[in-house]
Amino acid sequence: MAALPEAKSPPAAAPKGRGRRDTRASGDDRERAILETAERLLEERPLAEISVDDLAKGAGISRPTFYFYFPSKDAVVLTIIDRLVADAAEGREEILTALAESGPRAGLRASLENLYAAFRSRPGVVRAGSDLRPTNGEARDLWSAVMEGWVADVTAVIEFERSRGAAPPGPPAREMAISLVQMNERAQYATLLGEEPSLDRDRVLDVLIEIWLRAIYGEVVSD
Amino acid sequence: MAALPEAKSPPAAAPKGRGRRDTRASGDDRERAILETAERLLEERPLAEISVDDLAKGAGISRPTFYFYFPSKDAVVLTIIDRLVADAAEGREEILTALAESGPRAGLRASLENLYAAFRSRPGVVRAGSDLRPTNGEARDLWSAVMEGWVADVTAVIEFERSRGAAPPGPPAREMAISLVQMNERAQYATLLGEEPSLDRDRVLDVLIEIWLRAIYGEVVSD
DNA sequence: GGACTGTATCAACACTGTGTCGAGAAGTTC
DNA sequence: GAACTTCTCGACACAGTGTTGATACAGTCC
Repeated sequence: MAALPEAKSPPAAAPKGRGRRDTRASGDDRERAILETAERLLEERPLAEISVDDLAKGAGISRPTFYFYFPSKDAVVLTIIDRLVADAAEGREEILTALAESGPRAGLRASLENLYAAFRSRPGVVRAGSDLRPTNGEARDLWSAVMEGWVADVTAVIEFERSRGAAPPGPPAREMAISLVQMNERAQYATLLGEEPSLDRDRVLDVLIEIWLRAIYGEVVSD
Repeated sequence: MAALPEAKSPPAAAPKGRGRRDTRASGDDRERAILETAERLLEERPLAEISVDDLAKGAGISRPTFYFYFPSKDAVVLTIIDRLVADAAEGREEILTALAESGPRAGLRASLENLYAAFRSRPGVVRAGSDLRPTNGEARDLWSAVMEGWVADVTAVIEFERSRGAAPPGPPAREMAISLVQMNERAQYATLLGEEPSLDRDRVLDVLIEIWLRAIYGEVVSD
């Protein structure tokens, strides 16, 4: 939970044109205030019902001043999502390692449990990211990259298990991986937001894991 | 494919306040023109980039006149989606019957192939529906109902296969069904819109079906 | 043929929200 | 204390939504 001083990261290095217009002086507080306001409001109501004015007011500044710190509402949300994604990646368990150490079921559970922990704590942000994807190319690209990372991991797992004879042949590993990762994305999202129909919070992982195991190993995996 | 005179359906019965403000005279053409314009534009660009004015102009009327026919842009899209969903449901194969007649793999394939045919022909409309869900409760409810229908079908299949000993026990059938249906929704959507990563159009069903079979039957189903 | 009624149409308006411009205040540096 | 950079906001221009009120244009009905 505590921040690990892991990799290169000068307090905040906005990738592109996001965040502030460069500089690095005092108004850091304002920038933080905007981000905090956004996070708070997003847990209250959907992105579409939050205006730039709300963010500005919440941060104690005027609307034009908001634009000094961020080029748009989307940019604020993207910054938040960047961080959430980084959080999720941070404590990441090597899935292959976990499998080897604890066996398929427990290993998978550990990896996924860990992965979704970050998202579970900020449903509003997750929803905002999802809401953004249709209209915002940058959001789409970011999520694509995240998915691609997971797919690559899972592909490796499937190929490894097949190569050592633990899993039977079948459709190309990458294709299976894509489908399974997509299932997880959709199911977790539905559960997180309480869609109807969706699985209960404490059941999702059990069910998803059971499907993964059967899909990957081609049999009912006992314990 | 051809329209079956199946259930109760007076030409078009707008459920709630959607569509025209009642009446049933001539301006039917205008209403149709609006719907056609919307369908056309949706295949060109996303919903967010289509204004009420675009729809009005496309139908050869002024913006205020548009509001005589529909209460909002969303209402137009919802009407279109209603019809698409009805189309998809129309030629619907009884999945249980298909399984019994052609066996698990071929039966599943026939059912799903048939189900997704309608969607595949109008990706723009599908995307619009998806874009609408975050902001529009009615769209959410409509899609919930559709999903619920599929889940119920699949639950019945799984329970039947278990009861006759063809499928092993496992997580509650409904929970499996929800996850599998969610996987299909997500995967088909990603493929339809060419997301990255996603499966190729001609591979998606093969892979999904393989996962379904392994998940339901707990083994690699031969043929 | 004139009064009555419901359908259909649109110019003009009121409103909400976005993003920009330009004039300055406030702080730092030499 | 002049010059520079950072920061702030009132006032504007714009795009889009949804509403109002006047008006035309049928058809009846008597």
